[in-house]
Amino acid sequence: MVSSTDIAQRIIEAILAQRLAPGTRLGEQALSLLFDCSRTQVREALMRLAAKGVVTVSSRRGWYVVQPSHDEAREAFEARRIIETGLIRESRPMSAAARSRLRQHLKQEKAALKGTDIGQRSYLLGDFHVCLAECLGNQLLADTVRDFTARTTLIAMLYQSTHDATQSCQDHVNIVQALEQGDTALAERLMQEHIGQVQAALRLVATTDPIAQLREALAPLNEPAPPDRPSSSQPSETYLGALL
Amino acid sequence: MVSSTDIAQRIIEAILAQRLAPGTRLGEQALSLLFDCSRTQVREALMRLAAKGVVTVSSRRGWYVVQPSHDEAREAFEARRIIETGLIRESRPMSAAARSRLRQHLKQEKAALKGTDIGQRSYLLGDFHVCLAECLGNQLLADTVRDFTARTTLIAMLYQSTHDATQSCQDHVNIVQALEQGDTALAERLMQEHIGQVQAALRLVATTDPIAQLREALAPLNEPAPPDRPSSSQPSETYLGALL
DNA sequence: TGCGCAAAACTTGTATACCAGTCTGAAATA
DNA sequence: TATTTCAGACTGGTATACAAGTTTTGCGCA
Repeated sequence: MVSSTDIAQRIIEAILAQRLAPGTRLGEQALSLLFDCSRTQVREALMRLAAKGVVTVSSRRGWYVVQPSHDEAREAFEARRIIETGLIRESRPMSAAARSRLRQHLKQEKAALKGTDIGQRSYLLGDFHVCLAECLGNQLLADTVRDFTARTTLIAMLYQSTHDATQSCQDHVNIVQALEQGDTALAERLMQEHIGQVQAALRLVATTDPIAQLREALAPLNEPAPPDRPSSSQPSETYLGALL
Repeated sequence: MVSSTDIAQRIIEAILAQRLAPGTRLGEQALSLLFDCSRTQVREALMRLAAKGVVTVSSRRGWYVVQPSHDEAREAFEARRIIETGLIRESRPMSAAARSRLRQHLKQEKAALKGTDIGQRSYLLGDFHVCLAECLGNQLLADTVRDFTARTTLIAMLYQSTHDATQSCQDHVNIVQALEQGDTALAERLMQEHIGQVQAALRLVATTDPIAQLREALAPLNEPAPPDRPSSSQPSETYLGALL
């Protein structure tokens, strides 16, 4: 039997793996059919996610994966910069177990880079930050980082990030290396730059045109979108299959 | 008609005002009677609060205001230090409206210090940090600070903080003054020290004795607890009246 | 063909009935 | 008297029925 926590976790994971695009409708009935449970469970999960700012509900219209505005995007990146650099700055040397866990994670990242599973790659690149926060000994902030990472992942999808996965992984390697050598100042600076670069890779089209996204999605294919994944234009109900 | 958001907000406010002690039982039926609504609304509110880490549910036993462990207390204070100093460090000069709002808030704090409403005093001292975060232009982190402030308020109750309200208010005045003069480095240092002092005022009895709290609560009255409020030993259902 | 309106289909919102554990306390027993 | 057991009251957990609103669809009409 699936519980509401399972459902919430699956949705978060799907977002981190970029299998759920911002704006995707999350119908209660669709989810209850998908997970073979009652609407009660689904609603519990969705309300929990709403409290974390991952989904929103429009009264009697439906639940939707959030579509952060430009301002919210800026705030999310600022929040992550502050929290993650702060965690590094105040960190004490990591335990052997923590170092081992991080190395293991980096190994997985590299493997995913060679592989073809874009979802797995995206998930691991985001999960690194959660993993690091946990290794730095603050579960509360690690949970916060998880929520914010989901947010920034959605932002990256929404604003069509052009950031290079290989570069991200290399950044991670450098950060862990600095931490293992006890050079927290360097690690902090690297993290600051890393998040800054991810943020800079967004295409923050400063437009108030309400159909800009549609236009971009339906444009002729002369200059195709980033090659990794299909256009994130109009998410449809079928995307829900990505949860399974 | 009261909605689940109303209920959740009221509970948060009651916690910030130290009218709900850690460990207080929040019965679904009691709350539905108190707010004159169905259990559905109450459950929604409680689940939202659970997602924020303010209450926990023990299966088929009941909902309780969280009782953070020593480790969780440390994490909460570390989290607040990181976020609030980080916000100050990355802050740009405040708008006139923001400055005015902060000054207004400080005025209220001072008034509450002269008054007799301990709840109001506690609420304002905690709300300052939320207010400041909002004025520094990051709603996302301001919301996070609100949750964490509720947590640290519970911790202060649980571990019988001896921190002086007058000192807190003076710290706030100094921080705002530094910010208004554009001296963010000073403001950051003051905030760091301020949170550190609040944390240091906790009586973190380093014991594994499971009945330590009971013993302290039932100790003879030679050395009484902080004079402001009754012992926070065994919260009872009657405390729920504090929500109204 | 294009427009406006009404009905139907569908979605979430809410209350409630019922289920399944947990706790209490009285009664039976050693 | 001390201990165990068991029934009943009470609590949260879950599903579901129905209410209230929204969107879509299809029809009539100009």
